[in-house]
Amino acid sequence: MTKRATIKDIAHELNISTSTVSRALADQWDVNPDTRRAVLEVAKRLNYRSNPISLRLRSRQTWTVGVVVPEFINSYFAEILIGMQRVFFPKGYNILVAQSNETASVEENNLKLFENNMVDGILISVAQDSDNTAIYDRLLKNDMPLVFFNRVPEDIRASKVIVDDRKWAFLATEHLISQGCRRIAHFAGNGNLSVSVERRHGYISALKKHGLPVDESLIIEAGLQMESGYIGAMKLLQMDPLPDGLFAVTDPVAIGAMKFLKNHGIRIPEDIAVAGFTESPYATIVEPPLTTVRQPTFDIGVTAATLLLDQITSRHDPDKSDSWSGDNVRTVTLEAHLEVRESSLCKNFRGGS
Amino acid sequence: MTKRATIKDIAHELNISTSTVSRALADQWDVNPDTRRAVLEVAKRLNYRSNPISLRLRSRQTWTVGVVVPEFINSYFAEILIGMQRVFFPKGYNILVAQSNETASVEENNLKLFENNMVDGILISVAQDSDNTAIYDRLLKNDMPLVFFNRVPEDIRASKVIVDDRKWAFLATEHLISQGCRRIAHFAGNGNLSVSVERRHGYISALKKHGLPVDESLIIEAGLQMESGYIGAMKLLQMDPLPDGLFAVTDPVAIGAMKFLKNHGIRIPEDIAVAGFTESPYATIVEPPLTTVRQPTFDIGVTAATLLLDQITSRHDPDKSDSWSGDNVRTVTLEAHLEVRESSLCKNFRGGS
DNA sequence: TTGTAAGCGTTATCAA
DNA sequence: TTGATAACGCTTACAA
Repeated sequence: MTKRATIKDIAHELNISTSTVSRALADQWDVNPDTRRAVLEVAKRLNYRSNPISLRLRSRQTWTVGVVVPEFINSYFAEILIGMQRVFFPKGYNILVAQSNETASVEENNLKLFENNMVDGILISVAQDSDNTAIYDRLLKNDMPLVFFNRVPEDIRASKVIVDDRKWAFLATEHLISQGCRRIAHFAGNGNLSVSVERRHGYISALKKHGLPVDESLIIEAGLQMESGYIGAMKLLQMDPLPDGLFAVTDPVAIGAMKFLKNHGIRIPEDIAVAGFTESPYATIVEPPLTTVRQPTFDIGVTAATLLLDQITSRHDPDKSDSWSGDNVRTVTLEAHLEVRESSLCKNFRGGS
Repeated sequence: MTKRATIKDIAHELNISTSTVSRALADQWDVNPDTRRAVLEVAKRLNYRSNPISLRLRSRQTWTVGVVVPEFINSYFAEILIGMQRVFFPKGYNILVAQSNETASVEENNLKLFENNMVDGILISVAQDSDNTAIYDRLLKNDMPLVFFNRVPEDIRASKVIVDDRKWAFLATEHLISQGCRRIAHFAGNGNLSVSVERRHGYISALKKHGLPVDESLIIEAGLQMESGYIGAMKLLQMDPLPDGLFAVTDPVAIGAMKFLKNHGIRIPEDIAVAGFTESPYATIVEPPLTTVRQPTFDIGVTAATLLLDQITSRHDPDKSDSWSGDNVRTVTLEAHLEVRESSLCKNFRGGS
């Protein structure tokens, strides 16, 4: 067998018209039960499956959504993608994934790629150095269903799925304070990024609440990946006295810092207690295990996908002709969890030892 | 703007036929330069981009390939995927990714999904407990371009991209021997999987070559992930005397074992030297850093993608009508590298300390 | 209940 | 050099 059966083949075999076959297959009301039976039987025998491409051409939908992530090496976004797949696959949607590599121009290209492919909607977590606001605006203006997740732009009126970065950064910092830390450094991410800004805010609020001075020299702005942690830790080491706590914007940054500090004889948590953000599999593997904020990655994916699906379907819904009604614009904030581990447990608070 | 421009719009605006527009856009030989210029100009003004769906319908290609991976949380397959993207995206192909979760039935569903979507080709790394040989056979018989990578079935005549698992397992084991290990345990993966079988062979060959006894009780068959390492390590601990070396089928297994052993006061590498397989970011993060075989993940992706692309294009090539000519069936073996780190360096061989 | 025909956006064939 | 027409596979008015 080389060619896949079409409705024509079925029609031909039964000497009926393709429309009848189509109706029978679609299980419509107005087709003779006998005809339907015959059609179904031939269809089965010929192993007929409808051609998705022709369906898409007709329906003027591609049944494809695009997802832009900064990267997917670090499992965080990979887990989110799995959540998205769980929503889209059963509905017959395909997912196209592109990585921005934290770069605005690549992100822009990805978005263009999706536009050219006529995806039915886009999910995006924005790149670190991105200011593609104008592009997001254009997409929205052109009625492209669009949902941001995790890394969201401040000033765009679109659906977003986030965790309360500020709150959880606050709690993580407060936890360090509760462990006796008084001079807590912060490795902040890139300044423009929502998560960086919010987490920095949370850190500062916690210090203030507990009457600790906010020392700008303790805030080191680097990036989000492990190398940034190394670099930050180098600067940390030169400080005198050494800070007694560190809250890092992400786990990789925290882990990079730990690595460097340990190599230079600094003990964790005895000399400096460390907390990160965003649970990664690494967090339990490093030594000591890393205190961190665990995010519901899978749920983030599911939620973002569901929001997008709502937008896509309501767009084809006759009631919803007014694209600027904006009823679909929602921001969903998901819960997270502070996972306390040894890296932040100061010795006088420790259990057995 | 709500609707995207079509060639009809351009044709209408210029009072010419759609065929002329099509030709002008396709940059064909037989169109008046003036006409072409006019068409191009209007196309630009209208921001015309061809409709990929209609192109696919006509060309009877979906310009989409499917990739089945066991998982993509562990960055190994994520890196391979990036390599594949690098090949396919510039050629205008989209990639659909599905995870089998190491399960044969899920893998089967993924494959069916791809078939129904009429992908132009499939790349697959088979699931741990998979015996979907019959399905692979059917796909091949139906002329579906198909390339296996990393985890390949033994008895299928299809293109494959691998590393020489046996050789590198041999070298890793030999390295442990060179470090003075004499009783080396092996955590083997699942019995059916090519990588497991090959790596076990390599391990055994190394022992034999160096005159060490092959003790079946030292070969513990578990899985490929971290939990398997835990479980294996439990069994290890009960052995008396404790083995002095461990070669694990994958890094996660090695890392799981290290974690357990360290928790139970076993020193690495002093008490037991450890080597893994397949470089993962974890390997440098654990303590001590893990000796492992580094695979060229990106290249695996690129190579597999290129092989598949060859098959796809040669299929549409008139010279190549005979599908069973099999000239396209190739097995590419890529080089790897033994990354020696502290986890396997026995104390008498160590440098500074 | 079924068939005819038009259309989704393109391109290829053939005539003009 | 250009235009009509058919075709890719399917659905859906509309007509019968």
